[in-house]
Formats: sequence, C-alpha cells, structure tokens
Amino acid sequence: MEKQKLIVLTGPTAVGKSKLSIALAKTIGGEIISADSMQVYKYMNIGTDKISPEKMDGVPHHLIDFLEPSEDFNVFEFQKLVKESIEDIASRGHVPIIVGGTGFYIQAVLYDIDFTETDEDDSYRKELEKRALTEGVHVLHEELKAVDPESAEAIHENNSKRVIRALEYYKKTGRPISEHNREQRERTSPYDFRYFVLTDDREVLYSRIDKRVDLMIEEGLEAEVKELSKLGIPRTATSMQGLGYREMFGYLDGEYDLDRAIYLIKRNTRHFAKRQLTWFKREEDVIWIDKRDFDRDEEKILKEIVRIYEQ
RNA sequence: GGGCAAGUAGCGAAUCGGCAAACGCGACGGACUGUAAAUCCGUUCUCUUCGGAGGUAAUGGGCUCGACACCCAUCUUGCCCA
Repeated sequence: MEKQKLIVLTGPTAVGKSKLSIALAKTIGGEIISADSMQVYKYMNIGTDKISPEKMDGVPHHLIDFLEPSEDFNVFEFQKLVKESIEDIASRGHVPIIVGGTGFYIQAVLYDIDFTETDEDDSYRKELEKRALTEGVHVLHEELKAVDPESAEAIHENNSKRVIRALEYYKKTGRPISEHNREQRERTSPYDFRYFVLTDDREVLYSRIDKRVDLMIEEGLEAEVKELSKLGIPRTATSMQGLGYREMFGYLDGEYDLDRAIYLIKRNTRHFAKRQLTWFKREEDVIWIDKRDFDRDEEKILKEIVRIYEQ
C-alpha cells in the first residue's frame, strides 16, 4: 500500500509559517493541521497569534481552538487527534499539511511514536511532583539511578520533569524508559512526508518577534489574559504556561510593571525560537528553507516547496 | 571656570590593602520520546595540542613586602554651582 503523503511546514516562531501555509494549501489542495501546543486552546487568540478565520481564507484548519484553557493537553492527545484528522483530510482527497512550531508534536506524528504503554492515571506522577518539592529532585534522581541507570545518566538531576517521567514510566511498565526510547528511535515513518523548516537570519527573526509582541500588546493581550483570569483559569494551568500568558499573569499579580512584562515576553520568545531551531537541527529528514536564499520572496519559496513536494 | 561623585568582561555589578571578575542579565551552543510556548544543561577576556598557558581594573606616576582599593596628576562621564 502506498504511504499517505504529508507535508510539514514548520520553523521558529514568527518566521512566517501561517501566511505561507495558506498559500501552499491553496496551491496543492491541502488542509491545515496545527501542530501547536497553545493554539489548541479557546479564548487564547492574541497571545498565541492564532490565525483568524478571515486569514484562513477558506482553507480548513484542524486542531485549533477546540479546548478549554482549564484542560490539560499533551503529545499523546495530540497524536490521537492528528491521526483522525489525517484520515479525515485524506478521505476527502486533500493533502494534510501540518503547520506549527511544536517540534515534539511533529516528531510524534511523523515517526508514530508509541505513547500508549501507560494509562492516564497520573496519581503517581502527582505524588512524585510533591516529593520533588519536599525531598528535592536529587532523591528522585537517586531512585532513578537504581532502576534505570541509563536514563539517570542521560537526564540531569535538576530536570525534575524528565526525572519524574522516567520514574513514572518505570513504575507503570516495569521497563526503563531509556530502552523504550531506543526502540522508538528506530521507527520508520508510516508517511511519505516532506518536512520543511522555514528559517531566516537570527537578527531578522528576533526583530520580527519584538515587533509581534508589541502588536500583541496593542491588540489587547492584557485584556485577553484578564478575561481568562476572570473565567477562573489558574496561573498554574498548562495553557497559562504559554509565552505571553505567564508573563502577563506576573504583571497582573503585581510582581512587576507592564514594561517589564513586555521585556520578558520578548526575551522568552527569543529564547524559545532558539530552542526550536536547536530541535529542528537535530531532526533528520528536514528540508531547510532559508528565506535569505529566496530573497524573502513568498512566491519563490512557495514554488520551491511545491517543486520538492511533487518530486 | 569652581565643587562633588564615578570609571572593573557586551551590560549591571562583587572584590572593604592579600589568588580580580563571584553573582545576575544578555548572547551563543546543546539536551529533549505523555506538561514541550514546558523542563533542563553548557560556553561566554586571549591563546590552546582541551592538559593547560597568558592577560586585564580609564591613563600616567607615587606610598607599600603587596594596590582595583590609599595619595597625586591627567582624561572621560554624571550631578550641583557659576
């Protein structure tokens, strides 16, 4: 059986993915699946730079704007939903185009990484999180060393989230997560995909980020966050860990002034863009599209992407 | 023109006569397989064969066994007075 064709269009935040994706979808008859851990949430429009219905210009978008901000989300959920969307789009004879900056989510789809081995009961994780606070992560890291020395070696003891996940995995499956990861790394993709990573000069990227944050403030990010707060969304919600929201909460809670909040959003977003680039650099099979090589001409970039897609 | 204060890494600084540059920020590099816009790590004066080696406190002089620190002069910056 022929593998399902799939296009991935990603890159660091503010590089210009959304706009290009619309043009691409229209050219090849595609529908867009968002791979964005924050745009899944409703009412979070300004801070996530969510595409507006007008800008979608008739191109169907999936996995955007469907979850309450009080709800948790994770790769596993994403992966389940993506598979449904891909089938759905394919059944209509359209091409699924995955667009978004969450590299981990993209990886989970492309290589169909298996997350199903554990159930969804997170009481043990909660317990570990509490212990990390009271006893210190170091103790947990020591425990990990005993059951899964390979992971303990690979995971820094300060990295509480990953230490906890490794312990949780071991508890639930009786196997070290390092072994699982090694297996998953060997997987071949069930898709015939083209993995495009859009990039640009770092300075250009950074100034685009700054500009975008200023625009978000103008458009009323503060009011948006206040509204979410009024809805009863706690600062600690997964959704509120998103860039812009977290910093705004700090401001609204009186920890610093608005200027400081804006500075922090810009800075943290720049750091984020850097982390995204690091991720994509490590991924195999990516096709880099450096905007500088195309004089930043959307038309030229689009043509190149379509050319590679049709090969 | 006079008075006062300050000058240390890209920036903010620590060093209170005894191994200068701790710490923070920024910048850069990296890890990541169920929170990923999360979480975490490393480098950041110069050279390096990655073991180390060398250099630096605005500038010039002085006191001292020893000066970033104390004294004098000069320059620069800020504030106050004319």
